[in-house]
Amino acid sequence: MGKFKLDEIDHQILDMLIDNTRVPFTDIAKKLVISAGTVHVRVKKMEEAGIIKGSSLTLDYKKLGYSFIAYVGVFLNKTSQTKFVIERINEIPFVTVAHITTGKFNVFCKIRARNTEHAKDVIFMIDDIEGVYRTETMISLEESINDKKRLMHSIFNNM
Amino acid sequence: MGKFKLDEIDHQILDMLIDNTRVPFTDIAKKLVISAGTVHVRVKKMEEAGIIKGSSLTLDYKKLGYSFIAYVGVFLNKTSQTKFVIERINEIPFVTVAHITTGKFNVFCKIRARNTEHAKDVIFMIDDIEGVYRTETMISLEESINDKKRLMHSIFNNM
DNA sequence: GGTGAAACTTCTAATAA
DNA sequence: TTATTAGAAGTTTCACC
Repeated sequence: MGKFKLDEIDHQILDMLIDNTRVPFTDIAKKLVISAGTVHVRVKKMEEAGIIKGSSLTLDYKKLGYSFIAYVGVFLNKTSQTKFVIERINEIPFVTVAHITTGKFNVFCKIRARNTEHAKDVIFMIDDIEGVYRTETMISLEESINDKKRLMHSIFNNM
Repeated sequence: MGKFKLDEIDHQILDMLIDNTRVPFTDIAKKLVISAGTVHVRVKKMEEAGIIKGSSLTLDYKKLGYSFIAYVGVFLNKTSQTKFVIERINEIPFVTVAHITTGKFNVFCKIRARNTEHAKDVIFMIDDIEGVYRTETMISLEESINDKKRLMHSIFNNM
């Protein structure tokens, strides 16, 4: 899983698709002054290489009634139980991502819930998992997501 | 920014698009036994309502040479500086998301870097921001991302 | 609200360079 | 590797339910 070499054309294709996956290949072709067929072939190659893992919709969870975000640090009784606990945690749909971490916590996860009441339920679900000693919660008062394009540009420029 | 009422058809459309935004509307139409025109109109409405905020590619950052993930908790000298610090943090492209939080830290962010050496640079950039007292880093040894579909199903079933 | 069909646009694979 | 091409496929609009 090392680096993969993409050229300038690939970068530009990704740049146009990264925040709108439905941009027509013909538009990309026009902008890059290449043919739509070439765009097609290149995207396919990046998919086959696994660089492009997929595409996904960005939903407004606030508008869906899920405005509560928190991070939950998990302390375990024994580190050997980590795999088991991670699996149990991932069964909770309101956990969006979980990490095995160094430092204070053994496991660290992000949750999304309707409100504090609902978050309490989710945190209790985590607390109830066998092997969990205790948890520590940090509530997000405001989230600001950084533009994917900026990270991508930095990656391509390797700065 | 309250709840928005989506019916069963909308749920199913989102369900088909959530992890593959390029599924043809004709395919969705076939599966739901409605016309492609209806799918089109419904997607457009959800976009206009802001439920669908956009679409994005999922890239394999490991394959791009960026396999290092960490969370950085930030302590400030004064809470009043939070806005300023968040803005500065968001200027760093390797910070993927930043939060204002309750609990231990004033600000909490996730970073993605090439390796420990590079992560050190990123963390020092955060440390150097005016108003930052100190930081605390948790390195992710393993990340497991939960399927968006599962959260969506739970939202729709309001369980 | 939804449909179905027409007009238009885009995709995709084969061929050729 | 890339461009061209042409038929297949998808999107979008609209008159009509």
